[in-house]
Amino acid sequence: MAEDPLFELLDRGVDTIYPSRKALMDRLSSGEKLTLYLGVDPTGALLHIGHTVVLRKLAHFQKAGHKVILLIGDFTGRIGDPTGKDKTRVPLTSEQLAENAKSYQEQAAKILDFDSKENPVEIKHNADWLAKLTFEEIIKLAANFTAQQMLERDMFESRMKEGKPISLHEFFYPLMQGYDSVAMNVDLEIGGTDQTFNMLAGRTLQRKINDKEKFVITVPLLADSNGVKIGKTTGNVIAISGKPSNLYGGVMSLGDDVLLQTFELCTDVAIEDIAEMKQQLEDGMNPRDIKMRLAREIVTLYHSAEDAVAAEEDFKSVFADKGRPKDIPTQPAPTSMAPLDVLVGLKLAKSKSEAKRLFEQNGVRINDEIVADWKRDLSLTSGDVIQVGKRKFVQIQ
RNA sequence: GGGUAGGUGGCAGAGUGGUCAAUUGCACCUGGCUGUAAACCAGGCGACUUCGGUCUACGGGGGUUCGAAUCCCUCCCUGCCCA
Repeated sequence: MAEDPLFELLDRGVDTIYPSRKALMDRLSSGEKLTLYLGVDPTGALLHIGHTVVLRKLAHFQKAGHKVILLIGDFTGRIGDPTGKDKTRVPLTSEQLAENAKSYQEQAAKILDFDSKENPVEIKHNADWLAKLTFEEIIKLAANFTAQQMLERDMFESRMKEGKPISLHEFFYPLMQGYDSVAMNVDLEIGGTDQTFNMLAGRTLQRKINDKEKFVITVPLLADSNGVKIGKTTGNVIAISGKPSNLYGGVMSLGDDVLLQTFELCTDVAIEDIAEMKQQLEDGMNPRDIKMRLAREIVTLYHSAEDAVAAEEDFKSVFADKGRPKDIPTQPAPTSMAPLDVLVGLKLAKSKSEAKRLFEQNGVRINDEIVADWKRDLSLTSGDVIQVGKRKFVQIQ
């Protein structure tokens, strides 16, 4: 029981600890405060609940008194994306980078404490040291690894097998990321399991250059039963910022099979409670009810308990009673009353063709009445509510 | 440097002169069902349209043909084998 506080730190939401759990445990037990970091790409994307897993882990370390660094990977952003196979991503300008970093910090502030007096999270930028390396220094860094080691990385391995191209510069990403550890002289790095290789490269460099042990903690990626990552690439983004009702609904749209995992990774609900829920599920409880609790917990975390209650009420009225949410966004009446123009004008459809389809598929309601005729002009007046699908509402101003 | 195989819709991956706006899977959208935005089932999924059609699309450019994603030339990009 003596290691209970360490359980949350070292076991909950942790995939693997390198070199071993015990080694890190011993180090922490000594009472030593470690310096640790997370590297993020300043891509300007919205933080979604997948991101929160690792941020929460950082927050736990911060609370335990360890020094946390949030590293903005602005150097990476400057030279563009390594694996962008199709679109050659335009390198971001320094203004965009700064803006994205700021936006990231604002969102992350819901989890990490940047303003703490005694132990704030520090922000660093890796361009500060990476941009200064000379070609000679880079070659010396590269000499720490062999081509075979690089190719061992599963991503490279599979692409080799599939005959897909691997650009030479992709080998430099582990080097760059690894050098971050050296430049900041950290004791520990935390990241998703997809970052294992890069983080371990940092371990190697830290040992060779600074003669220092660097621990690595990987956290699991939130994934559904098919192993599909929950994240922006798969389209199922659940942004933590934005409206509470969207966050609530987003959580409700998670598959039943990731319920317990999400509880463990994304909430503070006690492990015992989660075990109990598992039992309840096995006993035939409707997963929906447990998912509602999950949604409440998460909305409370990033908004407030009141927001969670309100979001739940909205959810119930929209989906259970097929009613309307409380606050419907209003828009001025469109200039054209032709049905297709109305939907496009109110941004409820991307094109007239799409709008037409929505009408034909009975997806459009005006004041709760299905409207399928897209040829006859509508007569909208102030206060009318147009609904597309189940969850898109607009009220005429 | 030589040889060879390829580049198709958000992704994966068929198609190899007309019936191709292009099979299929994933993602996405709509409907049904379930007091879940889960699961499952059905439909849809380039744009415009006076709903008859019209236009733009299969790496870029040019050509052959009544007609090309499909054939030819050329340029760009990639895999594999050899050196």
